[in-house]
Amino acid sequence: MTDTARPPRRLEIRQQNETTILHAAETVFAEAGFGGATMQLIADMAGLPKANLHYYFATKEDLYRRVVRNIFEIWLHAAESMDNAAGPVEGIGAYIDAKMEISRRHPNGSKVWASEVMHGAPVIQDYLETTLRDWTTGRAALIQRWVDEGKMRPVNPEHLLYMLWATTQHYADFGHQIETLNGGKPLTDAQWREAKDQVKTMILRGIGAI
Amino acid sequence: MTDTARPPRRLEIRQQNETTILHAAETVFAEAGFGGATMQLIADMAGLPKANLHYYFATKEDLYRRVVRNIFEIWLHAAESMDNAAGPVEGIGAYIDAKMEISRRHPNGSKVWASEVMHGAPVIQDYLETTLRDWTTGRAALIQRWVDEGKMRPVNPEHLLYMLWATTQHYADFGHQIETLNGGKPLTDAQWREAKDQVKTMILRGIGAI
DNA sequence: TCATTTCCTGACCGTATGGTCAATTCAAAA
DNA sequence: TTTTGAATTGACCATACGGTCAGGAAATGA
Repeated sequence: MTDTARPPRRLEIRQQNETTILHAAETVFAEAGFGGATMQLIADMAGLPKANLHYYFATKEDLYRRVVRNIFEIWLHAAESMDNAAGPVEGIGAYIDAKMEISRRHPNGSKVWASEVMHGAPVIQDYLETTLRDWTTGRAALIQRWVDEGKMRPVNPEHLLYMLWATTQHYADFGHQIETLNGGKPLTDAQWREAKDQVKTMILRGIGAI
Repeated sequence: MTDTARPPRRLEIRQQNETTILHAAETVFAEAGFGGATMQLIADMAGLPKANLHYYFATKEDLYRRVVRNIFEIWLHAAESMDNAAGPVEGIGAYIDAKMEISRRHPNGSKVWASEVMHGAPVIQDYLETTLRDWTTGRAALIQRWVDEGKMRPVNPEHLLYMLWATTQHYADFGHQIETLNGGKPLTDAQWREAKDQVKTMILRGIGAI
């Protein structure tokens, strides 16, 4: 009868708590920054005693590092939508869709990343120099290929990538400003759709792909 | 003979010190965030004893508030370049030029602003709701006029403004990431020119103004 | 049942922080 | 010169922070 779901309790508890803590940490780091965040705040938000946090994550920096890497993994995954595309309309269009969706679903992760980079990337500099650089080089080459094939106007691929990152992440990082200018209300489904469509249209027209 | 420049010493000293402190504060707040910044760090960078900072600025928050408002004033001033323009090509073109120049000259101010907004604008929420909202409403109307006059494709003016802010400020806020991807070297004059040109071209083509 | 390992947490500690203040120096008005 | 008020700063304080730890609770295997 009750032979459904009988995983080892130990592992279950550990995973559950780590997830809870990471989620709370992402929120607090996004709201207060690394320096402004306190382990006590994160503990309160997670509903756990502070000492328990230190049982799962040795230091505040360890916890922070995990949060930053999480959002980076999500972005890397989304980037796959750009590959295997026949041309810029599908490739860049899908990438914008994916990035906008992440801005909507994971605004806190995006903010933590932005904050980290703005402060000189003290804990993920190695990621920037290895994983991100390699990724960027690869996609820049892909964009250059599309240019060479006459599928879009000649543009500097790096600056195009910066524009993609800037426009999509802006909706997460500056979400509070956008909400304020929107009469204090979060963007509706329709507004998100309009934003996504306009970003896609502007950029695809900008590169002469449509 | 020596009747050139004989300002009252008192005033001179005060202004000199305030400027020095504000400059140091901008740097430290940009590098460490509000929570991570310490009055001692700012004092060291300004070359003054910590107690002297508290003589000119009562609290850390007062000092921070002044820094945030400074960059906001600079941006508001730059926005004037958009008015009195015959159409989107000159108006938006000049605005992009001005904002890109600010990203290059005042990257720290831009970072402090970004950090403030990302954390929910705790100290400048009133600015967002009054000055920034009024400004945005005015420029959105201007853009709508251009649309109505057939000078550009129909776009949502607010989202166009977000795109302008996102793309230009990205070069300041994510300057460290861009530098890392640029082989660890800051953008050269030529690269800044290329960035500025491409942002302008992309957006003006995106709105069908060129 | 009993032994062993993991999980949990209140109490505690050293340090660093924002801020204060009394005492002193210095500019400028009388 | 004398007087007045601004400018300066070393020493100090209360608080809050990240992190530790001992000891108990709970789960697992023998």
